[in-house]
Amino acid sequence: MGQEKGRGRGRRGRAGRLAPQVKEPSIANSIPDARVAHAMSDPLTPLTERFRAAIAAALGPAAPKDAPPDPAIRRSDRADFQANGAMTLAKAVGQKPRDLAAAIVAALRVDDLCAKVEIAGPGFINGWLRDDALTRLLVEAGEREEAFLERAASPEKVVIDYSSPNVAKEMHVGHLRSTIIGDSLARVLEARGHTVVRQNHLGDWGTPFGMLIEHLVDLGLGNAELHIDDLDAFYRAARAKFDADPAFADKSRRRVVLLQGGDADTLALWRELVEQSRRYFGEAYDRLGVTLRDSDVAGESLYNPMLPDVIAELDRKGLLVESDGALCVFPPGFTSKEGGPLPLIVRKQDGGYGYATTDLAGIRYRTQTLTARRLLYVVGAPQSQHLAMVFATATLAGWLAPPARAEHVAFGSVLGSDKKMFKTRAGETVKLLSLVKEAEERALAVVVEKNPELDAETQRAVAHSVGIGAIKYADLSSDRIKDYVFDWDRMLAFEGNTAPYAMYAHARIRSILRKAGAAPDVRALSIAAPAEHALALDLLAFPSVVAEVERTLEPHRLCGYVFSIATAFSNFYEQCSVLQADSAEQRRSRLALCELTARTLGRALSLLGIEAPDRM
RNA sequence: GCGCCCAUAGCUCAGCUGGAUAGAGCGACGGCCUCCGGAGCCGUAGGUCGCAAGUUCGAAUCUUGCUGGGCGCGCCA
Repeated sequence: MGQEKGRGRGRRGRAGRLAPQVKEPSIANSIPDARVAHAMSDPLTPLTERFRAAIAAALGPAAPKDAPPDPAIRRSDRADFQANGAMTLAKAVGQKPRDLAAAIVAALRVDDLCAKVEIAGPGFINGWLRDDALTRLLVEAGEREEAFLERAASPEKVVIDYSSPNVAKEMHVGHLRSTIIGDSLARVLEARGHTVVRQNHLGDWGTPFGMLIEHLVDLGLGNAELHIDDLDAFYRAARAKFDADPAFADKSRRRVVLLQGGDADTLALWRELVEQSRRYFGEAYDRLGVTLRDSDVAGESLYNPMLPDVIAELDRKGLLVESDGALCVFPPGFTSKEGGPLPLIVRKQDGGYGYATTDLAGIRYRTQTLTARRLLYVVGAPQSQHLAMVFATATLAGWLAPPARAEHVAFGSVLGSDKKMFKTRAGETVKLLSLVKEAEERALAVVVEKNPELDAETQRAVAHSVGIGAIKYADLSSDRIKDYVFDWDRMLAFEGNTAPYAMYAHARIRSILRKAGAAPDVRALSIAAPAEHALALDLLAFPSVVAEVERTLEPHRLCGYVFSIATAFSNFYEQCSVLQADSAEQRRSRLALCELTARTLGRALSLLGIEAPDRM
């Protein structure tokens, strides 16, 4: 049974409870593909090309041959965009920055895109886009089927390992983080055209099952109605008996042997346990609006039959070393407490296998059987060293070789407002469903107060969307590597960078569109007012932001984007009347802008796994 | 002992891989309802970006060394 260091955490389960460790495992972890996202609708993309050409013309023969100079075009708060490349470039070619900037501007051909370009400070090039250029780009993007979303240049098969709860144990906030982050990344990568294979690495195998099965036997073997309503209670009861009753502990150990030996009765009980849990998790995923399905479960038991062969292959490759009776791999670059090499134990003294072997089998399965190119592990930061060692070993074994690569999508712990691990007042882990229930109840109270005219059913539906959205957004909106403080009041405050704020902006736009009557026509768009200009600029950045999330695997960038659009719209809303516009043309144009904003906002939220109701 | 992560306004967080005056929300203070949803908008106050060096035209961002907090380091997962 093991001592489990007093916590009895499951493999992945432990992940979320502890604090951050490593952002970047050392081996087989680099991302070789290009850093620059090419987004068609983003005006910064054509501008980069124009600036490249201008730089080449300005430098003439002095231009560097091999690497095309980067104009370093960024968004700016003092212009629509700014190009900083001239200053670094001037240094490289020995010119004065301002002179070079002037030469670049002189050679620049951007009349169709820019209203104005000027040089500022030591050599910044500031630019402002033409309203008609923004209009054209927006209309083009808006007329496409998937407005604003663009596929990756070379789609690949990606495996995402996330959620990973343990059978007969309640999911806690750590699992919730993995589930929410992983699900958002799955949506983003799919939207980019990749083939995403979700893998829910269920903790459905191992020594704890001896005591769980024995406990099940005690509760009612042969009873057709096996209810595990409270998973944690079930686990705790089994655990308590195991600790207190030596006879039970003995039976449990024998049961493990039976399980591993394939005893039919034992396997039947095991399946019962697993089925109960899968059903429960499935319900939780449905309620959360998570895309994981039962067919995505690839639990530890899946790999169990592969483990002997994994060992045999490691042996054939000369990677195995016997140490204190255990079989180990010593990947280079890892040192132990004593300063010696650090082992990855792939077979224990007693001949059993641990999670390292299972993870190795998982990599082999994912690259060879599933033929995945990119392997993502949405697992808590404390496991970074373990994963780094597993990746290193898999690389040595040849199971992880370019172009395939693995990345640890690490995340920090969930903390309470006291900055300690998030727990209930009683000191217990917070149960997922009670969390969801509370979110919905709190949301419902607000909906009832703010919108009493909605019928009860709609109120409940909205409260569901808002409550779940609030939980997800709070989790996703800060950098995942950092610990995250769970705070109901802030989460459901509905102000600032929160899901309800964004959802509210969306609902308000839909309300306008409803009142307008006729269906909006994006071709009627004509950007004119400053607030329209700013909103248009934001909308066009969508594909670049999504590509950035694809690259960095950081959904909080998408949240930041959602917030900026919602803010830009609120600004537009205050300054530009839509339904009472000055002219019919202006009204149609603004309705088009509303439509594009609602679509983009809704789509961005959907990539976060958050619903955007039409009214709330 | 070795290694990894984190440190930005009173609080919770951004800061787009080195750009100009470090931005939001909450909280505080002050404005905006004859007008498309006030779950909104505008403004004021609030900072030695943990400390110290270094790299350079330019550093919250890169390097090194410290300090503080967290985590990991052989048969649990």
